[in-house]
Amino acid sequence: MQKLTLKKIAQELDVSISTVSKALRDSHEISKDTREKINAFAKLYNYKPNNIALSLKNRKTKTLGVIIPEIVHHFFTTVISGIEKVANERGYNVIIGLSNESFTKEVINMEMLANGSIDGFILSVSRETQFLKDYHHLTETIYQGMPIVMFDRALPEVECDKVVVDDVEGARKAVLNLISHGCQNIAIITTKDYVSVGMLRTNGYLQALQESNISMNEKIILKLDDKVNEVEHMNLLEKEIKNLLVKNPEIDGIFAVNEIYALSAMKEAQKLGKNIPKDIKVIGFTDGILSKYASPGLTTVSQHGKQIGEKAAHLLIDRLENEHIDTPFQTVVIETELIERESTF
Amino acid sequence: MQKLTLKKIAQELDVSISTVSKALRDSHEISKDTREKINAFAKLYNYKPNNIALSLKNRKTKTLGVIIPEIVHHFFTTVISGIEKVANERGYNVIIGLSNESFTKEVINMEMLANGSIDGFILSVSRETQFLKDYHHLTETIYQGMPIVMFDRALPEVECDKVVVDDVEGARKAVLNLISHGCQNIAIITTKDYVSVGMLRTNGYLQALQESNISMNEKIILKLDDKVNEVEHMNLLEKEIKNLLVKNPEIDGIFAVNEIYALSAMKEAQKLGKNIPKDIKVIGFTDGILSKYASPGLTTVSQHGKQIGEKAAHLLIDRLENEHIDTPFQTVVIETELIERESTF
DNA sequence: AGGAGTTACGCAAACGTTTTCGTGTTAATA
DNA sequence: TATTAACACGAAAACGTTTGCGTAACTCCT
Repeated sequence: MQKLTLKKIAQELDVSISTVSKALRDSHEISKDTREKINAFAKLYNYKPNNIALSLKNRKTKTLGVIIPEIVHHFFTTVISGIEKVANERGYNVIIGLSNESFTKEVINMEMLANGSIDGFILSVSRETQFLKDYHHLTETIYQGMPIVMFDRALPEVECDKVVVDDVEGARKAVLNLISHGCQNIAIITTKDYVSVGMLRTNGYLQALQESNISMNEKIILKLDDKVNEVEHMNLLEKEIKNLLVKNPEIDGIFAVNEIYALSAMKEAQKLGKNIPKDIKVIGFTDGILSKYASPGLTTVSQHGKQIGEKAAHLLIDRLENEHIDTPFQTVVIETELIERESTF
Repeated sequence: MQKLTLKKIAQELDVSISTVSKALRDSHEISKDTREKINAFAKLYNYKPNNIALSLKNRKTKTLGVIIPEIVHHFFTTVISGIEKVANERGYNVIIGLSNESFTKEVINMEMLANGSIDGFILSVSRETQFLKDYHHLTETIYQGMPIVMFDRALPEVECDKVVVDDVEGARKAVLNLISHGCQNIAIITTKDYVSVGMLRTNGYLQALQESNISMNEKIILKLDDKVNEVEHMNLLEKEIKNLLVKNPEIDGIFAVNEIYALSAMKEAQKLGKNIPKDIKVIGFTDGILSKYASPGLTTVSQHGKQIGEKAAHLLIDRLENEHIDTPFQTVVIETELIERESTF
């Protein structure tokens, strides 16, 4: 019934705890007889060493802490599946904390985990953290010797390993694609600039326009506030987009920095009687489920979330297992890929 | 730099470890002077007790293990967000293991966690486990004194707390809704019967037909094999559905047991020139993101995943924190809700 | 037979806590 | 002044491991 321990085995077999431990680790210090007896007993009653005790002894938990802003989000979910895959392959567990885009929750979550529960962090900072620009919890964690790998929303101010996508380039390629399909009045639906990836993608958009000699038109650049993402303001998003489309009927292409924006744009455009892709072509960012099952299927810039997670986990575990060597911090860029579906041709 | 421990504080302040421990817990055994001195020092250098040591001492980790078949799945993701919410509120962490619908991975994952890493499990069994009907890993875990709460895919054979939705009733309501909208030839797209929730939903479908005096038509009952869910067989799903629709042009309503099936059905129907909802009305199961953003919006049976997660976490923690009392096992049924969108009217 | 070497095991410390109990010092009481 | 009570603190055990070291009992050699 109760979990078997070395002590209980020792009592049962009338030997010392150390003998049991050594026997189970097949030490030559122990006679073949005793070794076999102990091993048989342990196997019979399915002895498994206690992880907590091992963690305490080794000062390693073999557990990675993952902090993400939201789990109900396909991108983060694919990243986690990548992390979990390599973590498992390399003998680690994954413990997950959600910040819900809140700075305070991010800090609390990290503090809960940093006191021995995990060996290192993989994280994507919350929107609020980016907004407040308060990174002391990150720098302090690193200072205390706990490695961090940041992904997606990486902060240049924090020195650590990072795995990012080339947001600028991904956006640029997307917009160039729209242009190559003949779009001349390409709107962008993006976030306010303090969201790092939003800004980067906006930059890519601007770059593409510039190198194609299309002058930018401020009226068709829609920078949305955070609150449109909250459930209570669901239709705010739709209103803003509708407004954009109605006031600027010349729009023939839309680049949206995420799936939701892109889908909403398609839906609003369709409501206004526009045909996609004939009248308006749309490209989104993040190859989630939504894009695949939208009608028409949405052309998107895939970020390869699973790859990001895998790489992040490898970076972290590599660093954990080579603590003596101090490798310089790396920033790995995962290539984006344009996945073309019916929304553009 | 290195983490502060009681021992280091003790050395620094020239008192014993026990004194430090007691002072930090504001024991009256320690003089006010010493207490204040120690507390000030601890605060200054931001002392936090080591979780692992506490876990070992208390034989409690304050961590819940969650095992799910897939994380890239909106339903499970909402459940996790519910679990995480109440876990955090009640001072617990959440460690996640993915079975990828594999029996072996489920077993390995549970074994990794069961040896001290967590206090209890919340899990939804893998498809393969249901198929093999091998539950020894579950019963053994329970036998060893570690509580389990099963959700969604619950097994009658295993005695533990459960949180489920009333799949039969949810499906029945959905199909009745179709009928009330005038559908007479309602197809169902479901899974093979060994998937428990698939079968239950199929039963609900049959019930609704029967009580409406509509005779069932085997030709429009499509039971899909697992492999259609795998990426390699992506278009297999579509082919099967197309086949169904072409061979049975009288179909005027479709009930699908999950979002993907429903979306694919809509897409195929549309390709065949059918208008949704005019020619064919569609209802899915699981209120995920897909349903909301589909065009037309998909009417679905919402399972309230977040509530499921919250309830499961409460059940588990309640049991953990009342170990002396032995409460009988409960099966909590979360009500489903029909969310009507454009695919039905 | 006496010394050296081998074999097979146990003791104890360590990881970082909490907590019970023991004890030396001081203050209060008879 | 001698006894007791209160106070303030430390020693040690416990949670379950691993591991360096000590040592009793043999075996072997000369």
